[in-house]
Amino acid sequence: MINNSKNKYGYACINMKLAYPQEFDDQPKDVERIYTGRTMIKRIFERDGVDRASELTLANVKDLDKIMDWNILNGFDFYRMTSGIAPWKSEYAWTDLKDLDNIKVYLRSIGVKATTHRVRVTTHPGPFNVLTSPRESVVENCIKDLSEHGDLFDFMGFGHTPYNKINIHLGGAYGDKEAAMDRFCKNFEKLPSNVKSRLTVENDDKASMYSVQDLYDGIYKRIGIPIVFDYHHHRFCDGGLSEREAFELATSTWGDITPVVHYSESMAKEQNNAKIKPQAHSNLVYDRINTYDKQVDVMIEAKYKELAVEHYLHKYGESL
DNA sequence: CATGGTCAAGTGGCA
DNA sequence: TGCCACTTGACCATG
Repeated sequence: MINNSKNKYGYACINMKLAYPQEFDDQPKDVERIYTGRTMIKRIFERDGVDRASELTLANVKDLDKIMDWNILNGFDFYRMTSGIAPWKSEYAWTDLKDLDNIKVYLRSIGVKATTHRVRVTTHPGPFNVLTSPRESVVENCIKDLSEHGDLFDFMGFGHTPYNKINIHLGGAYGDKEAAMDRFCKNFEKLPSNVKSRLTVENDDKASMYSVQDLYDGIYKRIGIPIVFDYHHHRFCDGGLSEREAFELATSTWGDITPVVHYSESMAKEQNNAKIKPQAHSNLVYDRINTYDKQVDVMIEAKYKELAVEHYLHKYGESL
């Protein structure tokens, strides 16, 4: 399975059979769900406080450890972990968690397993991370959220490179992409080094937003962080480039690190239902992914998660 | 115990 | 103006 000359194929956050075992006939009955998305709504956080957050975080990292074991056992060598491991982390410090020692033991163990078995682990913090914002408070919140991810990867013992990437979108254009990208680059300098060294940016799926060409000219040329190419998004925002041109431009920004690309297909097409938004992701993917003879790691963004990767590899694996 | 309504944050797009 | 989508559905109160 370990072959550095081959592309890796990964899935994001949820392992379907571990998270929803009752949905599958071949899974044991009466087993606990294994998932890493435990959280709470604001009211409960205000009622139960940081101790509850600590318990949820511990439960999440315990299950992340089980998912990592599953990945290793099943030959999955590329995985995006959830950005919600530690609920409400923006509201407290790591040292406020009563279970921090235990949590760190699990994270370190997960990281050692990942490194030993060459499972590439990445993360993709959410749409509230807007480094282009003209509002100082928004940028501050973004720095807090990204710092959490940098700390987590440090706890896991990962290096300071985009091999373990922290990937975000630019998040806003405000009718002036140039000015917004200028703010992004200035705010980038405010990030801690454990984030700066791992941060990547991804092309958007709206024509008014950021294409690969925009990111290359406005971000990569100035601060040198790599671009994640998303095939599906490119269809809605091509910046004047063909798929091959955008793929090659984005993957040229990674230096010695194997680039990551994101692949998904349209739910509207899969379900043959024009009412579904074309941007929505399909359950499985069906087309051959063209990686243009370049070694890349492909994150398959499909609703059926690891099952979609298995389906793809079963369909095309022999010719990869 | 199942189900449905609701849920922190930012932004843009659509009905 | 209000809802949806996006990284990921999950939580919680009601019946």
